[in-house]
Amino acid sequence: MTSPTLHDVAKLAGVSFKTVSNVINDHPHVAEATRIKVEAAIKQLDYRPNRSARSLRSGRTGAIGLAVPELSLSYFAELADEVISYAEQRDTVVLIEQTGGDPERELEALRGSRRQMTDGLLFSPLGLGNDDADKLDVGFPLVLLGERIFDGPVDHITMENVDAARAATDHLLDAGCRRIAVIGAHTGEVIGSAGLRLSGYRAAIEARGIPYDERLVVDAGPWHRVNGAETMRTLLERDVDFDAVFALNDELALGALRVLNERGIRVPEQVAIIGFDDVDEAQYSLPSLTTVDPGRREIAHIAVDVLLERIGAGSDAPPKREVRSGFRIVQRESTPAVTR
Amino acid sequence: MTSPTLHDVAKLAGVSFKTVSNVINDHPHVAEATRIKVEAAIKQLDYRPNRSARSLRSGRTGAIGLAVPELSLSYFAELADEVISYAEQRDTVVLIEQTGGDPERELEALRGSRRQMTDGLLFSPLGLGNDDADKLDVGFPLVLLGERIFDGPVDHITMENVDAARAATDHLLDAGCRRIAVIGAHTGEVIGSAGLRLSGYRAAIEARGIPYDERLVVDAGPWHRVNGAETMRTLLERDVDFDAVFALNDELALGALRVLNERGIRVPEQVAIIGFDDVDEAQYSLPSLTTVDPGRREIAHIAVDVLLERIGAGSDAPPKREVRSGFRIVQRESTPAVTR
DNA sequence: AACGTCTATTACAACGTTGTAATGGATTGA
DNA sequence: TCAATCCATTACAACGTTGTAATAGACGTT
Repeated sequence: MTSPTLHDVAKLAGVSFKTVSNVINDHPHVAEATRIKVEAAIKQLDYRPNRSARSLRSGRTGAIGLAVPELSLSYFAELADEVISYAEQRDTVVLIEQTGGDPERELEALRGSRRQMTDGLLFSPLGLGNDDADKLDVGFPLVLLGERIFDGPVDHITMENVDAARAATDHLLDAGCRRIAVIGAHTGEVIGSAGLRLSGYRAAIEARGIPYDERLVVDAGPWHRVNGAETMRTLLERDVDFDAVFALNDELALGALRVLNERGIRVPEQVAIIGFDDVDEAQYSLPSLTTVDPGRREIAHIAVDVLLERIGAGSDAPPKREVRSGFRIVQRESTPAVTR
Repeated sequence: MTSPTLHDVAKLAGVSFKTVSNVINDHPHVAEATRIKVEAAIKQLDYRPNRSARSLRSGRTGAIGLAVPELSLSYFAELADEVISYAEQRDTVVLIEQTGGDPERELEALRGSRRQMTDGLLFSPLGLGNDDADKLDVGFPLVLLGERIFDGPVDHITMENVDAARAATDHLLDAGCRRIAVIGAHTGEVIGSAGLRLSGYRAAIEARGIPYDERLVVDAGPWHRVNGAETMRTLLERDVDFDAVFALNDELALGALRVLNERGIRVPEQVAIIGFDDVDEAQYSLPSLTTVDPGRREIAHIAVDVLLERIGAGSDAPPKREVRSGFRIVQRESTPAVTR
């Protein structure tokens, strides 16, 4: 019942166990005849090297961590999907941790005992912010994702949030919208997805001579659908005129869309709406949702590549990297076809 | 830079390294004074036992696998969320594998080298079926989820699919619907979610003297939103009268809902629709979706408990278990309030 | 005072692997 | 023919931990 070891294979092949090890590790000096004999024995016993022993000897686990707020959020589920699939191609397993966006649990992800089981971590914080940048100076390979921390001492993969938000806003402006509301802001935040995207919005409207009107900007807590709905209700109660909504992510947009539908407000004729993230669901809402594709797959692949590169590098570490993925606007039904 | 070991702690505390090990493992005979000294040293060095060494020695990894079709499907993302969260409470990490529902990759999940890294597997097959039941006779703790395989030699956690589908259909019947279409069938399938749910449907209508009409039953491939939409279009083209739709899962229902909306068919007035799974999104569609809550959290907790119990049991294994979670109908807007 | 009993600690081996050093045999050249 | 060289294989140690067996000391009993 117990798994075969190098010794079992060696006995069957009639060589020393170290020779079997040499065959497995493509050691330069192995006679062809020996190699064939050993490989036959390996196959016969269905031998697989014991990973714990390998890890103990080499100090590598072959696993990486992925710490995200929660998988129930489509963005992170889809990101995890991409990370797992790509990591598999690179012979790496992924250990997912959910932090709930709680700063304490995010710190725990950095320090906790789970770090013993991985060679490095892909970390997407939500509770921690730029003030916590120094806490990222950990003793293991770490790649930071997202927009919460920019001044960290580690590799960072993100997207051009400001430019993308500006492009999203321009998309609405090009369609003729002039009073564009924003839902999902986090007042006072400068960096972070909310802060960056809001500043992209502001840059876009001001470039066209439209003044920033804070009555059009509504805060929301977590970016869940339910808050999108709530925020849209708040906006409608403010009794301020608007002809478009820029939702800072798709979940908010989908929640808002539901309220607009409920109230009989036609989208995009009366109010256009654009989201951000291009989650799978954006294709299937009614109307389908125009949104920003942040290059999720590209981010996942780059993140895994950078992390594995750093793990492989050991002490002669390359300098810190800052990578931004591309983005594109995905035009669907929730905004008018561009007229300009 | 390298992590401290038992020897480092021992040197600092002035005892042998084995005494430190004894302290850590709550060995019965450790003098109070020694324990205090050692614990101080552990704290001072921030010592954590090396998991690879522990695994090598004990044969346990402290990790379990979770093999699902894909995380992009909300049901599985939400299941993974629950499994990870609960496993964490039980000091276990989860290693997710995506099979894509492909039989080959599902077999690979059972046999592959990743099994070396886990003490057991939670397995939710989609491509394999009852004919493959014998393939589940693997040499490690395995807990089967879902409705694809019932005759396997392993613990199985599932829900009362037939009863739940019957209840869902009754819910529509109670609301006065009489011509109830089904989307997402897999013709010829007997067990499997599709087969079981369809038979629950059939039992419900026939119990009320309504004959089974195969023109009302539409096959779909994978249960994605896009197939829900496609299937609904097919149904509408068949030019057969219907006043309700039982979608065999929520994704199908949401896709179908979109088509009904597009065509201007009012839900639930003209056509009622009920789904299955109670994914998060079901609350936020327009109209919100009546559905069957399959007790996902309960399934996740039971599955982890049963798997860990079996891992702990070793050779004196308990008999195979078959557990069914409870379900309930969640009434929302896509079906009329029950009138009967 | 000698003995056995119990407690606290230590010594040793083993888990399965890989790196380094040593060994033995074949091949080459003078 | 003998040394020098090269190739293939083997012996040994080590990674950090825990189980088992051995040891040393404290204490009570006779």
